[in-house]
Amino acid sequence: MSLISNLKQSTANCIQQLYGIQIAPEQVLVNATKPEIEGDYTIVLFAFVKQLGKSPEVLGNELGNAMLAEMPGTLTNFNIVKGFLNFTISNQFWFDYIKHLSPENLLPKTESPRKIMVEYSSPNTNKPLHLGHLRNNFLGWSIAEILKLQGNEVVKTCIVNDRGIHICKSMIAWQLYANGATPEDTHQKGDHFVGDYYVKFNDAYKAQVAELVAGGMTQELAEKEAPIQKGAQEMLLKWEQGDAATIDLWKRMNTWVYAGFDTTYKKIGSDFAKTYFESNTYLLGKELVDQGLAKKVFYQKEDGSVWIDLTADGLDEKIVRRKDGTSVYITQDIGLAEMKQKEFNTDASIYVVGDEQNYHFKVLKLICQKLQLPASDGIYHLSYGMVELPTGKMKSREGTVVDADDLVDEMINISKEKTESLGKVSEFTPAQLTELYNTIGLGALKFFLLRVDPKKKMIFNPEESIDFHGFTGPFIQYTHARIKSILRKTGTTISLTNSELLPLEKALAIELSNFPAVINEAAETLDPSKVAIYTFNLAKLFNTFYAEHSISNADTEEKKHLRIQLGILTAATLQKGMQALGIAVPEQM
RNA sequence: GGUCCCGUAGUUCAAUGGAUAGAACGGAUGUUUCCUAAACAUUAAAUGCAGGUUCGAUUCCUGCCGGGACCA
Repeated sequence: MSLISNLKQSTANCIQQLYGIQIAPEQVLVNATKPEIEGDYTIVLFAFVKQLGKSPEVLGNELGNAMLAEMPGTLTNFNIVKGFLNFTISNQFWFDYIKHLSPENLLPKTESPRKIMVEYSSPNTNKPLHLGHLRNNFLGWSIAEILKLQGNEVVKTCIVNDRGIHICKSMIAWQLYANGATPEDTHQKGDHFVGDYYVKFNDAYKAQVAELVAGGMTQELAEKEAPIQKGAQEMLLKWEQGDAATIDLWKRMNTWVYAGFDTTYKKIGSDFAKTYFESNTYLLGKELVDQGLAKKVFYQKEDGSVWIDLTADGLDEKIVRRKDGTSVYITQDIGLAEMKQKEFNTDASIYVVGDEQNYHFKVLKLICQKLQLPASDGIYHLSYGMVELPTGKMKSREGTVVDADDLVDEMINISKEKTESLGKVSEFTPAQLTELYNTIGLGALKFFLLRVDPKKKMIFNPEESIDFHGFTGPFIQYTHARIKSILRKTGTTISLTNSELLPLEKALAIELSNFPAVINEAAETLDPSKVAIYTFNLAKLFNTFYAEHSISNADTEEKKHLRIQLGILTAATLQKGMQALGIAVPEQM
């Protein structure tokens, strides 16, 4: 059990003993003590002052003394400032803590591991991945890593939106304008190749609409009547009827796109235990509608359409089957949820999807619960905000989309230039250099997208956002590499004997001890930014420590060994923290 | 029409209802005969507006202003 949990438990025990009042340990607020004030941890008394009818001074003294008696050897003394009870933790406690901590036991494994599915990425097959997909991919990967670090089993899946009018648009444009060209003979990545025809469709469409409007047609009608638009719709119809030529073309173009995606996924580090395709799942869920009708979860309107009434839950009425018998988007999702659950038998399922679908997922979870599908209580929506540019939203039609491949390549290039200008890795082989540039470039990008609360929309300024200093991935990678460099010189065989910790040494010990709680909190709130912030603070603290105190030239041998141990633990924690974000840390940079 | 989210230094982000609102970038000033200066230290700079609840509000409630998303 962690020290903070012990303090909470002990507080509850003491209040019970002193005043006969039951308090849940979770109710006790334990904070790190402000730097200016003596002490390490602070218990906020205000909450109990009223309940117990005691002044903060009296309560603080009685509770403080009882706690000292309850935790001898750990607590050495206390003081009270206003309603805050500040405890000082003994030197021995922290020394023992560092002594027994090792890179292997930084994180205790959960006692109740779960099997959790993380669905993320969800690309469309008509265009390449962009900045928004990167946020999605990094979030999905990171949350999977965080859950794994806790000891859970994680299954990563992907649902590909490979059917619908948008794909038909690329297909018809290719038929009209490509002259049979392929990604191979244009030396283009397949997803970009297909995406270009999506753009070509939109250009042609716009021109045709303008022409019709000039001929006297209303805008609305022109948008329906544009020949290329009608062509796309006919194509969708043919696809649904299983027309062989259409399906062939569809398969061919999808193959190109997937080859492109694979390259990108490999580069950024994304993988899936299983990929689902909407072309296979879009008919799912129909039987569930019948079951729902039988269970009276759904009801039928006079026109034959099927609905669910969610007004009692504060939502609307929602259609689940149209009057013509076709299923709607949410019906497929219910079907897919059931299918995935059957296939993997997971305890929980996390969907990494943009916040424009908040309502959709509320409805999805509610319907699954009402249908009493297994594990429907375990449906979580990791909702994330859009990535916007300083000029506003990204719009593919206006060409203001930041392409994922371009951005990744640019980041890697900048890391190359930066590394070369510093000239610290002259002995690296070309292969090692390539790997290092990738590690740093991707580290910068991933950290940038993960350091912000996922729920909030964020602004990406291509000019300013690419930074390698301060609150960035490379800063932490650098700190790790520097520690490793020192450890290579000092060696890591040590024997620890008792010594008095200096303030910065103690501060490091305290910060290291917070790691498991940070991982748990990130997992509970589905928020990797907590890990990013923690990892940054730890790195910063170590750098301050490093600037103040020498490791190899410590005053005494026992100090040196203690600091080597602190270095080992800090490096290992930084490595694990970055791993939780899907970021590698180099041994040298 | 209805539901939901967001407004914090010049900029990008923090702050389970707790002490003097933290960082980073950018600005100003310093630090390298010594373990990696992609670093460290010092410094100026912010809670949209008006009420309310509370010992205490960036946080909770109400209204307004401004930005965004979704449902029909």
